[in-house]
Amino acid sequence: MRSVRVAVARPLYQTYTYRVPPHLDAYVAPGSWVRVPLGRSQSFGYVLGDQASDLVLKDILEAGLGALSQEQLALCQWVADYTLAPLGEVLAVAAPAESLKLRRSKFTYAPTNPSVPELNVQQKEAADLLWSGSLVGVLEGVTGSGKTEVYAELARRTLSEGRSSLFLVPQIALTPALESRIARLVPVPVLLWHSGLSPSKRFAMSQALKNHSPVVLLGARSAVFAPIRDLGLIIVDEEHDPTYKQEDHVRYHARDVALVRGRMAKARVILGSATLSLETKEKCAKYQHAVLKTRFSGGVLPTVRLVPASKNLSHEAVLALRATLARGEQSIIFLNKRGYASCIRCTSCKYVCMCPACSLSLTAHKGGRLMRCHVCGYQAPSLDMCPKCDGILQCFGFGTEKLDLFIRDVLPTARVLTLDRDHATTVKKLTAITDAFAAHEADILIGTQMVVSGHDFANVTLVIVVSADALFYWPDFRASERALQILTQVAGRAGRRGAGEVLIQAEDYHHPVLEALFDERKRDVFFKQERGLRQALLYPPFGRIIRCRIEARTYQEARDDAEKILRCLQSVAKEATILGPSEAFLEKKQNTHRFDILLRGQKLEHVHGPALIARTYAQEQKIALLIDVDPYGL
DNA sequence: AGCACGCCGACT
DNA sequence: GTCGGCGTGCTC
Repeated sequence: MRSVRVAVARPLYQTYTYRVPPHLDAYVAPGSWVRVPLGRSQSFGYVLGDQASDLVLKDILEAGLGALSQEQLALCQWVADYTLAPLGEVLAVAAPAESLKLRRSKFTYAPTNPSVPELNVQQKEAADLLWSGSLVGVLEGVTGSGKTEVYAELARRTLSEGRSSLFLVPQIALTPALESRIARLVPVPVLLWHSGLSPSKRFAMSQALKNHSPVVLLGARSAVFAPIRDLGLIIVDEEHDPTYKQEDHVRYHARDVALVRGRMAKARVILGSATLSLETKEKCAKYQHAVLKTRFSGGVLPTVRLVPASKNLSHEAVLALRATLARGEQSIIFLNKRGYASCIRCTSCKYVCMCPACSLSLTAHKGGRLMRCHVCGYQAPSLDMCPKCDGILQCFGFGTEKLDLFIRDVLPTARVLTLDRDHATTVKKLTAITDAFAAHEADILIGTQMVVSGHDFANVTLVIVVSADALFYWPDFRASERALQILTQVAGRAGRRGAGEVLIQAEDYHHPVLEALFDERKRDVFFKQERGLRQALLYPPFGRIIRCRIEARTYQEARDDAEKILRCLQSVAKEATILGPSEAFLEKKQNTHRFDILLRGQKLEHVHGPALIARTYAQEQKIALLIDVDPYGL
């Protein structure tokens, strides 16, 4: 009887062989999905190909053709090899079980009629440049320069060749307006692909993608695996955005997967951003590189002004808000801390209320009556007095909630909205807030990271950054680069149709990031220095890093396990440098203690090999080891 | 990851 | 006596 090799959707680093019962013979081929017995239970899996075996084999229970195309299989194999994740789990990202079962599908698919706007000269030149030559291109365009129109032009050209386009954005929920914006620019329906899709919708859409062509698909990072036939173009918008990196399970970077998929499908890949990552900057020389220097709809880049840091809003900031309000214009205040106050501290012994499950201080909410952990979600009513010395507890620091109260106090006539994870709990609520602000139903929008990118509020002429310093001191070699990206993006929300002003409160006036923000020449210096630093330290894109994270229930156990992994790595890593073990950034997270060991090398194979051996060793020793190739947040 | 087995403590 | 805590072993 025929037998096949199956990758099961479980964290198992091997494939299994199953018999194909005669009645399923027609349904089993490479790329089929299967339901198979595994141990004492069953599992979902994917057929890789025929495989002979001497073992006593179990039978496949159920099967269906075409869960994955040849191209998807090859792409997932690459991702599994690169990220050191189990193949079956990667395949489950590309073709989740829920999307494969046959359902009654209702899916309307009708061509639309776009009224294509005329591109301006620089957009036309960019599109022409990106369309010619090498299949990989970089579109560098200042905020509001109209990159979307260039993307749409490339999508139209791709469609005229009869091929589909894939449009990746960092977070689909944050860009609800983008779909209709693109829909107006391309002559086919824009399909939305995201994790919130119901199984039946997802199935229907998969069918549409497999059967019809061409389309434009818009989605977040996992859409890079979508079953698109005849893919001719992949756009990675805001390519610098760290949300493209999946931080759990299969730790892939959608931008890197997009480049590989493009190569496999002979599709054009365009990386676009106003603030290119250093990784992409470095590759610009060998890609097509187009630049959009001026704003699209008559806007000029805003003037930026530094003001001294203040506990909350400086006098200058309040004056600027008042003036903007008086002119009937809108303001955005960026404060990267939600809740009321950042911590609750004893006034006499300085004890800080901590999360019982994480090594993190609790954030005050609800006017200080509630304390909440932003990592695990633990919450409790605030204590009345210090548990250590019975002293008086006091809120410290400034969150969006307290800022809202402050503004209501100093600008009583201003209408204020807040956009953070506490207010925008669902896509509906988020859209309600952004729509209301866009319709000028409020004068001031207080926001965290969520306001940073994508939004186009025409009437905003003032942007205030409450604390630039808060962005500088993250324990990550990308922290400076990231700070400059955030500040540039946030500043880009101002004056999209006319003049605008950005007011940045900072303590460290001469921080290189701030100098780079103001002065194009100093920006070049900044990037040269960052580049030099990474080159010297062998950080990406000049070297390769793998993070080995060891987890255990107690501190001591995590430490001991890390020591064992260290010894294992020392015995095998000949051409890599080993750093650590050291406590992870959040040493304790949800009652799990974590230690990190970094592998650093010139080439991928220098770090891949040792990591692979450590993975096997950890499995034997029953050590919980999480491997992250090209990690973020070091 | 699931799931069952097996070995210890505290309950009707 | 046994219910159930979670350590451990295995999955064609």
